[in-house]
Order: sequence, then structure tokens, then C-alpha cells
Amino acid sequence: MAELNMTTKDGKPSRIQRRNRGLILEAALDVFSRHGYRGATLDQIAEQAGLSKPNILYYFDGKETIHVTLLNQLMDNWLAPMREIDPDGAPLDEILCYVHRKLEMSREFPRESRLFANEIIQGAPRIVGHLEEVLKPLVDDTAEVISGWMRAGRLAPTDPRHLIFSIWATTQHYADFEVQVEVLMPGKAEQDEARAFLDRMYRRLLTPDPE
Amino acid sequence: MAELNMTTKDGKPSRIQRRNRGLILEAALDVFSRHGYRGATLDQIAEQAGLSKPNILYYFDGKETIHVTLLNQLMDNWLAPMREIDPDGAPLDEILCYVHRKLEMSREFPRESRLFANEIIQGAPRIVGHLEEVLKPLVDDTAEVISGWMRAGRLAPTDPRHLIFSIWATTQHYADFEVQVEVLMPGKAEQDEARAFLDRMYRRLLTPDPE
DNA sequence: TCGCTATTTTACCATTTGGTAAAGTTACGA
DNA sequence: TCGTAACTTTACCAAATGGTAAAATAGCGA
Repeated sequence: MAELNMTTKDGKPSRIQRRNRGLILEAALDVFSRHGYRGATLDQIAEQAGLSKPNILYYFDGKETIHVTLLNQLMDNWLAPMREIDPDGAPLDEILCYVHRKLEMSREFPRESRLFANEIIQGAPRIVGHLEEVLKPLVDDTAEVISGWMRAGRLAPTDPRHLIFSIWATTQHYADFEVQVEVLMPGKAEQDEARAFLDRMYRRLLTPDPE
Repeated sequence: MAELNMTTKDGKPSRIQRRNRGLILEAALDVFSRHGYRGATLDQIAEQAGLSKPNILYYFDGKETIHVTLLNQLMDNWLAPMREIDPDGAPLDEILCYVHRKLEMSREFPRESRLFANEIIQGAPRIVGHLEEVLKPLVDDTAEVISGWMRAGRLAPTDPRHLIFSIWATTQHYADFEVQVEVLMPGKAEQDEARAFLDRMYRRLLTPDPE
């Protein structure tokens, strides 16, 4: 009887369930991404979702369950651009396309980026497992693809993992440190400039030297 | 009588005051950087400092005062490397030296980096003022110096502000996302590799093209 | 060593917060 | 339209948390 609140008797979630779980997760994303896990309260989430606190606990086992649910849902979308790097594509295009898509996600989903950043900064207590089991294999594969391109002389050689880190860092910076960017470049269309800057940077880094 | 707990009657802080304020700030840095502002508790800080909670409130007006004190102390050290960029130096060397020093600070002061990141991600409620009054002028100046170098053909042209952002992002990443880095490159001496990677990246980005 | 001030402890308190029990209300298939 | 399962609300609670009052103790200059 601990977690029957997930399906109706016949095993399928009802219309109301889908709607309210959606409302809760949307509200929770907002609150968690602004205040971090411990800084967020169920009352805030409830108010923003337009539901009562006990009602929220009818749909989710507890605060932590909501948070974990969010993180798990997030991860898939978050890693999608990396999964789409095509080992048979043109190396430089593939990498630059990845950079652009990550930057695009920073603009479209800043809350998701901050939720993730909060979790990692605080030691990733609730997703280390996921990092090891899902993220690590994916990064290992991708690094191997990039290494192959470099060995074949199709990209200038560098450490592929640090390359990936730098792409994550530079693109997510515009979401995670948004207030700072806003203070330092008030009112500017930074995203377009950022795209041009990063494009140029990775192009110069990765274009192989002529023999 | 609201904040007499700062000095003894003759205006100078006593030996005990200096020691205990130091203990408190050291403990607070640890706790705040691990859990964020709201996630940290006075009890945790007190325990780690080896003092009682009321004793902590004898030295600081409240939780927020401790946090603000930390952030203010931090900012100076944090910006020091940028202040040391020499407009009369060799442009590429100055930038690369800045990159190295930022990376070095990431390794030496990861707690400070995370404290700062936590604050910014959550909207910088306690230091926007500082950002506008101290950080912005400094960045404006530095961007102007870099622009000058670019106009003189001594650096390849790019947007100087986005260049600065990318340096912050890539160097602080190793502190702020330490767990993730550790999961993906277990046991490696990432810092040395990171140094080589970043050196190479910014060298290629900024070395002017031959005419 | 006395007396005064600085420091520390003990004993609290009010609020916030995650969570629960149980009574009510709604929706929907038969 | 009735009964049952799904959903929602009301009224709580225990623990945690930031903070205070006041008594107790330690340190130090005269």
C-alpha cells in the first residue's frame, strides 16, 4: 500500500492522474531549479501547481521522489544530442552541430540545466548511480568515436573527454549563470553571439593542420 | 546594541574573536558550499566549527550575515587573477596565464567556487549589487584591453566578453562539477590534462592568422 | 587577587516543513 | 442513478531550524 498512487485499479493512469502529475512536475521543476533541493518546499510546489500539499503527496511518495522523477526524466532529453552524434558523419560538422544543440537547449530549457547543475554541485547524491550507469558508457563511446576521427587525421588531436567537458561547460554556462551574464551584457542578444563565438572556437580547435 | 559583537570596547577585535570568527567562516564555507544557502543549517556549521549554536550567533548577526561575509571575502580573491592581466604584457601570454591561474584556483579552492556557483545559479540574491558595482566595471575594463589587442592585430578577433565567459566556464567546471568529472575520468590526474587542453584551445583560438 | 568585561552555556521559543489520518467529495461504469 | 473507486480537503503532528534570554564562566588589566 506504499505506492498505489501511481495507477488506477486496471493498471493504467487516469486522465486526471496524468494531468496532475504533469502539473506537479512542472511546478517542481520551477521551484527546485530556483532554490535547489533543500531550498524548495512542498508548500511552494503545491501553490505553484494549484494543488494542496496533501494532494501532492497523494501523487508522489514524498519530496525526494518528485526530485528523482524530475532528474530521471531530464537525463534522457539532456543526453539526446550526444546520442545523435553520427560516427559516419563529417567529424567537424558533427561536433559543431552538437555544440549548437547544447547551446540551444541552454536557451530553451534553462530550468532543467540549473536543476541538473544544482544536483551535481551538491555531490549528485541522488544521481551518481545514473551517472555511472548511463552517462559514463555514453561518454566512453563518444570519446572513442572522437578519438577515431582524430587518429584518422580528420580532427586535430586533443583529449576527447576534456573537449566534451568544455562543450558542456561553455554551453550550460549561459543557462546556469544567466544572472551574471545578464549583469555583464545587459539586454544583449547574447545567444546569437555565443553561437558565433563557440562555433569559431571549436572550429579553430578542431580543424586539422594542413600536412 | 544590535551588532556590538564585532569589536571589544576599545574598537579592536580580541584574539579570541579573531580565532572564533575564523573557525566559523571556515566551517560555514564548508557547509554552505556543500548544501547551498538554504540547505545549510546553523547546527551543522556550529558542530563543524566546534562551537555551540548560540555562540555562533554571538559572533554573527545571523545565518545570512555569515553567508554574505563569506561571499564578500571571496570576491576579492576570486577576481584577483583578472586584475593582474597586464595591458602592457604579451597578449597571448597574459590570457593564457589568466586561464592557468583560474584553473589553479579551481583546484585549490573548489569550495569557494561552488559557494559562488550556488549563489549565482539561484539568482545571486545576495550579491547582484556586488556584481554590478565591482565585477561589471572590472570585466568592462578587461574586455576593453582585450579588444585593443585584437584591433592591433595581436590577437585573433573574437568577442572578448564571450571569451571571458568561456574561460570562467571551462576552468570552474572542474571544481563545480567535480563529482561528474570524477565519475567520467576515475582516478586520473585530470588537472594536468585540463591545463594542456585549455592551453591548446585558447592558443589556437587567439593566435592571429598570418596576413 | 579583585572586579569588570568578554565569552560560553543552558534552557527555551516560534515558525517552518515534510508528512499523515481520516473524513469528505467527485467521477464513472454498470 | 447508484455504488464504488478515485480524488481532494481539513485538521493535525513531530522534527528541524533560526533565533533569544539570561545565567554561568573565563580572561585580563589594575
